[in-house]
Amino acid sequence: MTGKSIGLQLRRNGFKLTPQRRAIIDVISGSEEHLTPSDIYSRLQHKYPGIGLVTVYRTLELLENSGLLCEVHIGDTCRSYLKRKRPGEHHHHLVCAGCGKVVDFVDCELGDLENRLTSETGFSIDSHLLEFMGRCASCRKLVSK
Amino acid sequence: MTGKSIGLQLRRNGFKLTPQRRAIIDVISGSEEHLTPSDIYSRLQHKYPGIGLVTVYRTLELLENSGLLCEVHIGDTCRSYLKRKRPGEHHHHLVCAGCGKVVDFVDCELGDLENRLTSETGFSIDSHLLEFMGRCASCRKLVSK
DNA sequence: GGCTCAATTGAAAATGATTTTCATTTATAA
DNA sequence: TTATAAATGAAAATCATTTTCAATTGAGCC
Repeated sequence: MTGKSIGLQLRRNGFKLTPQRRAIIDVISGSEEHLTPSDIYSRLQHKYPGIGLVTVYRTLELLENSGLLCEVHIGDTCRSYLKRKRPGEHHHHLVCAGCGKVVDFVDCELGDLENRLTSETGFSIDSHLLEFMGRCASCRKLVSK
Repeated sequence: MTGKSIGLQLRRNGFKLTPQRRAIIDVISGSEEHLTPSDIYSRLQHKYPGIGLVTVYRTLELLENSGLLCEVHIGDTCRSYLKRKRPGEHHHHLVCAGCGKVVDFVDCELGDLENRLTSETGFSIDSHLLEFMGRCASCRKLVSK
């Protein structure tokens, strides 16, 4: 999903497309890494200084509620976001512990397991969270040097 | 893992087994649900008042570092803990969105997927996070009434 | 049982992240 | 261009977590 299409989608949902929101969307969609609110805030300082951290929080909340962002669950923080490459599609992440780069993939092959758990436990299952952690090719090279 | 064995393990690792730690371990191992630091703190108020929230944080850190607790990744918080039923063993959780109850399971059948991702992306994979979310049998009854 | 000492505790203060408030500004539709 | 509701930024408020430090205590030793 490009920055432009995220912006259009926002507007389609009845929200204003302000320069601040454009800037925040630019930062997110220009990065392969997952970013926390303060990551985004500090990247904004270069190109679009003056935007408040509050606005970053508010915009992230808005984008998340509109389903235009993915959360990444890694390490300590529960608040690291990523552009959604596959809007609406069920998918998962493979995250590099070195640089934060995220690759995503679609088929998680968990249907059988889900069925088994349902029948064994009596739970109804609504969703799952699956993320792989590792090191990307370039970070592996760095380590081995 | 019982509360008693958690305590013994702590002592084996050279830490003191104080009444506060006992109380915190009791609360955690007496619960089927995952608990945040303040959940634990408020449950302590009944039976063992006077224990400070700081001590809860410190004890949780200690238990986590000793591998005696599991983290649960659900909803907003990154800080919800659970007794470790299977010490040391690789396992995953099935969490009830209604009551917070957690069931765990061992075989996640992700080996093939992991191999495929490794060869397709050039990443080396170190670990994964897999959790299922749903509703347990009793919470399902509540909803349907 | 008392003694010693490092580990542990609790209260308060410090820090850091996030949210709320509110007066001002601005994107958008008419 | 104008009107208006939505959005912004600064400051304050809130909430979670960590640090500091003086007082207490568990555990090994006599």
